[in-house]
Amino acid sequence: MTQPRRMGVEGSLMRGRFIDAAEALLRDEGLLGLTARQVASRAGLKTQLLYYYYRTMDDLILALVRRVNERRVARFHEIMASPNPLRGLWALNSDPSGAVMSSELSSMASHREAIRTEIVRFAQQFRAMQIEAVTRLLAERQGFEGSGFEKSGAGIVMIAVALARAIVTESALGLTEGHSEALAIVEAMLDRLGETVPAPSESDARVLSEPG
Amino acid sequence: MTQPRRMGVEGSLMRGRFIDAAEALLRDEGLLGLTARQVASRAGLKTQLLYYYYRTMDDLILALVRRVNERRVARFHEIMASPNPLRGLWALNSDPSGAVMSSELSSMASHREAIRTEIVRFAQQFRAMQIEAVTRLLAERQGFEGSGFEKSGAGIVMIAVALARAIVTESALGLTEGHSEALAIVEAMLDRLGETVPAPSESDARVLSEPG
DNA sequence: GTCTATACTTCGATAGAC
DNA sequence: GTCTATCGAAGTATAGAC
Repeated sequence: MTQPRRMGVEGSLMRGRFIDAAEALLRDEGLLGLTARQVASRAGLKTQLLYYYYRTMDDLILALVRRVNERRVARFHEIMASPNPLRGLWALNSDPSGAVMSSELSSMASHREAIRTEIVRFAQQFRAMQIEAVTRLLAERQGFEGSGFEKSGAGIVMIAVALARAIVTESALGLTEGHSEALAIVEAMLDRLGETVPAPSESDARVLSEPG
Repeated sequence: MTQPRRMGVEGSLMRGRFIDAAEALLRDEGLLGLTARQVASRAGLKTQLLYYYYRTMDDLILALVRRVNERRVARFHEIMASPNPLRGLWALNSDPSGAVMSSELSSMASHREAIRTEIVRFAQQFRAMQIEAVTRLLAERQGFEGSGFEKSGAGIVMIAVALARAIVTESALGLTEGHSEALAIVEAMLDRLGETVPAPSESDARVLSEPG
C-alpha cells in the first residue's frame, strides 16, 4: 500500500539517460535548473517517464549524488597511485566541473533534507581520506621544516579544498581578484615539496612569481 | 509606456519592512526561500503590496544586495580603525550570518542575470579593499620573514576569505573535518603578527595547538 | 515501457475596486 | 496605499490508456 505506482527495473538504460541529463543540467544551470521537466527535456524524454524510473525528484538527485561521489573516489585512488599525488589532489579539487558539482551539491544539501545526509556523510568521509593521504605524504617528504605546517595535514587539506572551490566558483562569475597570487602560494608550496610541475591546463591564470 | 503600474515612493517605511523580511529569509532559508509570497508572509504583508513597492523580485533582491553590501563596507571601516584590524577582518569574514549571506548571494549571482553585475562588482571591489589593507598591514609588521608570504597580501586575503566562508557553510551542514586544524594555522599566523587574541565567540571549535 | 491527460501547488506579476 | 481577484508558466506527481 506504500507503492501504488509502477516502477521501472533497476538496470534500465533509461535510468542512465536521466542521470546524464541531470548531471549536465546541474553543471550548466546549477541547482535551480535541476527540475523534473528540464531533466526530461534535456534527456529528450517525457517528464512522466522520469517518474516511472524514479519515484521522486529526490530519488533521482540521490542517484546522481551517488554517481558523482563514486567517480570522485575512483579519481582519488588513481591519483594516489600516480607519481605526483599532491599535485594530483590539488588538480582534482581545482577541476572546474568537479568543483562546481561539489559546490552545487552542498548548496542543495542546505535545502533538501532528503539528500543532506548522503552529501554530508560522503563529504566528511572524502575529506578524511584526503587528510589521511596528505598527512602521510607530508611525513614522507622534506620541505616544510620551520614553516610550522609539519603536523598540519588536516589544516592544509581544509585550506586547499576551500581555496580550490572558491577559485573555481568565483572564476565562473568573472571574479578573479587575488586568484593568481593565491595560486602562486600553492605552487610555491608544491614546489617546496619537490614535485615536478605538470602541464598547465586550459583556464585560470598562473602567476608563478619567484617564491621568496 | 514602460511603467504601466503604480509604484510607491522611495522613502516609504514599508520598503524597509520587505527588505528586512527578505534578509531574514535569505539567512534562514537560503535562495530557495526568497520568493515574493514568502517575503510578504514573513513581513506580515500582502504579496501584491510587495509589487507596489518593488517592480519585480529582482528589484527587491537588488535593494537587499545593496543594503548588505553597504553594511559590510561600514563594518570594514570600523575594523580598520580598531586596534586589531587583521583579527577584525578574519572575524568579519568568519561571521556566520555575513558569510552565509555572501555565499547565498554569490549562488544567486549564478542564476539571476539581473543581479549578477551588482554582486560581482561589489565582491571585486571589496576584495580589492581587503587586499590593499592587508598588504599595508603586513608591510607595517614583523613576523613573516622567511615564510615566503611577505609580498603576498593578495594571496593571503584570497585564502583567508575562501577558508572562512568554507568553514561557515560546512559547519552549517554539520561538516567539520579539518576545521579546527585550519583554524589553528590561522591563529598561529595571527599570533606571529603579534596581535592579542580577542574573546572567542560562540560557535566553532578553536584548537589552539602550540604553533611549531 | 511509453503515452495522453490531468491534479494540485507555488511561482512572478497585473488589473481594477476601494 | 491596500485590497480582492486572477493569469499564465512551471513545479512535483499520479491515473489510466495503449
